[in-house]
Amino acid sequence: MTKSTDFFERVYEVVRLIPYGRVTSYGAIARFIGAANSARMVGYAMNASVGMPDIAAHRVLNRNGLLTGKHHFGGSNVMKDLLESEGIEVIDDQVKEWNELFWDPSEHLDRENFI
DNA sequence: TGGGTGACGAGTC
DNA sequence: CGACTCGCCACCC
Repeated sequence: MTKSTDFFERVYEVVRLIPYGRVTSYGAIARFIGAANSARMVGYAMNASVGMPDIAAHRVLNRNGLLTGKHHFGGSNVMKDLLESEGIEVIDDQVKEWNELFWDPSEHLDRENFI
């Protein structure tokens, strides 16, 4: 940890800490781990996380609460099903209560543990 | 070693 | 309103 090669690890660590039934955005995670302009890298990291059971990638959406990465979930509605199974309402590939369910890492986690 | 890539985000037209 | 463009930067080939 605390190395550039652990960029993905930081992302995964934050994703692991996303509470059940809550969601966050790639940009929020990026800023939290000190890569404010690297939101794309978070998505890139999630792409590499496919196959990791403990990484709830479906809880990470884009800034609009859109299920942009659903195609990478193996199926077409797998991501939606996972979200709905957690009580998150998804309409037209978008989280309905996005503002209500949004979980900001910077408000619940200690940055010093990730940088 | 160098260049292409992309599950984003913010700004612009 | 929506559609488009650009910057960003760690990773892969």
